[in-house]
Amino acid sequence: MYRSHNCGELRIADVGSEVTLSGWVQVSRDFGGLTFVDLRDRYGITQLVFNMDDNEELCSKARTLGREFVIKTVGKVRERSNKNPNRDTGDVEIEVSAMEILNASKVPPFTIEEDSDGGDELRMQYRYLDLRRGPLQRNIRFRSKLAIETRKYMDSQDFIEVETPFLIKSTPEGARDFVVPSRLNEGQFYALPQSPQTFKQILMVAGLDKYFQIVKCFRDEDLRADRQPEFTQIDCEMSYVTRDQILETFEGLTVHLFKELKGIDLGKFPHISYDEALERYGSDKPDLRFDMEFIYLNDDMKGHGFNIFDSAETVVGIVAEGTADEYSNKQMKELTEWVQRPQIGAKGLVYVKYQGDGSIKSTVGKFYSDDVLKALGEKIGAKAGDVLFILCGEEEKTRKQLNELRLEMGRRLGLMEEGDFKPLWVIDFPLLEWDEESERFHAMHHPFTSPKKEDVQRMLTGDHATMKALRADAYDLVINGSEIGGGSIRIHDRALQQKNFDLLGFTKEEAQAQFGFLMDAFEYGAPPHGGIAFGFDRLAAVMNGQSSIRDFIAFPKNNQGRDMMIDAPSPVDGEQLKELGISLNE
RNA sequence: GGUAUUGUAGCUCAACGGUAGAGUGCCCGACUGUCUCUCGGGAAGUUGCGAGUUCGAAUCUCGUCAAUACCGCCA
Repeated sequence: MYRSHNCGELRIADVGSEVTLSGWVQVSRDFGGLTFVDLRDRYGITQLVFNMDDNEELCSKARTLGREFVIKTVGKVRERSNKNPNRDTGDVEIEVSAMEILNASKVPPFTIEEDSDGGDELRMQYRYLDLRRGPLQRNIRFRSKLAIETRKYMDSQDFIEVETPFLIKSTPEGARDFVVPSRLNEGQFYALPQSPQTFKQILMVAGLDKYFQIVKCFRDEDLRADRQPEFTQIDCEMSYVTRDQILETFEGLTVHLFKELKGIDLGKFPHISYDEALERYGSDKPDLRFDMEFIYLNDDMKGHGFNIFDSAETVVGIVAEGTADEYSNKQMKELTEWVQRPQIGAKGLVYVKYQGDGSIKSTVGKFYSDDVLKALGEKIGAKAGDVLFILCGEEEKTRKQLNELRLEMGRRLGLMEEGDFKPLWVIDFPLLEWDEESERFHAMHHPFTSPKKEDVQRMLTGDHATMKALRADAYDLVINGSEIGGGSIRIHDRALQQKNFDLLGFTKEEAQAQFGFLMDAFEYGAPPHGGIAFGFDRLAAVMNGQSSIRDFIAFPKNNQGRDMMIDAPSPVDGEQLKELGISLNE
């Protein structure tokens, strides 16, 4: 037997009992005649004591232990004379009577502690050591519980979990596919699914009514802190539902998960239309943890001889509270340079400081009298000590830029509080997006998304401008400015689906070759249906206030899509290529 | 594909164009109540790689490789 107890469970009530513990040596403290060893496993840390007076041979052996040695010990639990209140097991220690070294360890390249001294690259390479650390253990455990609670809830709502295939067909729309050569069908390729989209719709045609799956998806695109080439989704589809029923169901899931895992009651989620989100926050995934809503200033700022504003399509600002006296000219200059970075791309930043002493300082004071600016301040509710930041230019771009500034000010002013969660539904997305470069429409969500009922007729008959204005029954769940999931009511009618493919630039033949099976299925009594998918990794990260999903994935890829531990991808054997009928370009 | 930052001891970092250092870890020794043990000693470096400028380069220039963040991309 390796253990009677784990390293996290012994308490004062266990004093006197004989126990067997196994685990890793976290650290040892050697006093010559007395040696302490902290023994660690997934559950916690328990202190072992070895004493020269009691057992010289054993104590000498304990002094040879190095970090991360795996040992088994037998001993008696006793109360400590000096207790450690920082540790659950801190009231007791083990007076060891026997010890066996199960496996020695090389000195690890970084410390295996709460805050490791290792860099990202090193930690990825030795992922098995990094995963021994408390924070990673807690993240992976959190993820496990998140999956279990998801299944519990979906089961309680009568959903059926169905596995869909990973070896499917490549399609040119959307993200790049990971491609897998077929040996039995030389010259042909499978693709790994970007999502189980078409299969879950087929399951609706098949009458499963409510489907879900916690499933890996694959996209061969560039990575980010919150984007991995393989990631996990909570994927769902329902039949005979309206949009609001879907939102209700998955609001229920989200509320359940936050309650069970965080003990937080999220309350009712607000609904904001896509148009409104862009107008008020300049983003289709606004962070509602703080206000700082956009204030449109065309009427107030134009016509005062300031040409830059006068010639701009949109003049729009935000009020940052309590920054007027705090922000020096130097900081204002720094902030201006920040918005002028190529990633943001604003031409400049205009500010109006409503200073604490009642005076006003502005970069455009030449064009606007203090009275005008004071009246403006009153109108928009700027108090003494606040700063009005203004950007101007073409509306869509300016909104995006101001969104970046709003988020940055939120960060700088500490308005994104840890443990604060602000969910919302963004609804009524456009159906189509015009791509200037390729001069064609793209599906905003995906090509199976249905236009809103009232837009169906216009879609079948309308002109270009009408098409641009079509709304879809598509929706996103956003929490703290992070897109957690999205979905839509789908098309379940062959003709409408065909029309949508037409609009997206598919020829009839292409549409038939790629999605014929789905449209064929629609002709055999496809029920109205819709669904949603949540980014599982991202949800786990956001629920823990983190922006990177990597530490919630046991074995993530680095920026270049490499697994640093197994060193993949890698070349394959020439024989393997030959068998697949593949030759490489030099 | 682009922009930015970074690359120095096992690890985290410092070093004005002029002898490469600190903390921590590691090794040896001392120590009977530590839990960030303490004390003494020691080992440890092709400054990512390659050129160039210079009397002299970790430092400046160019190239290259790698990591990270962001933009493009992600239906």
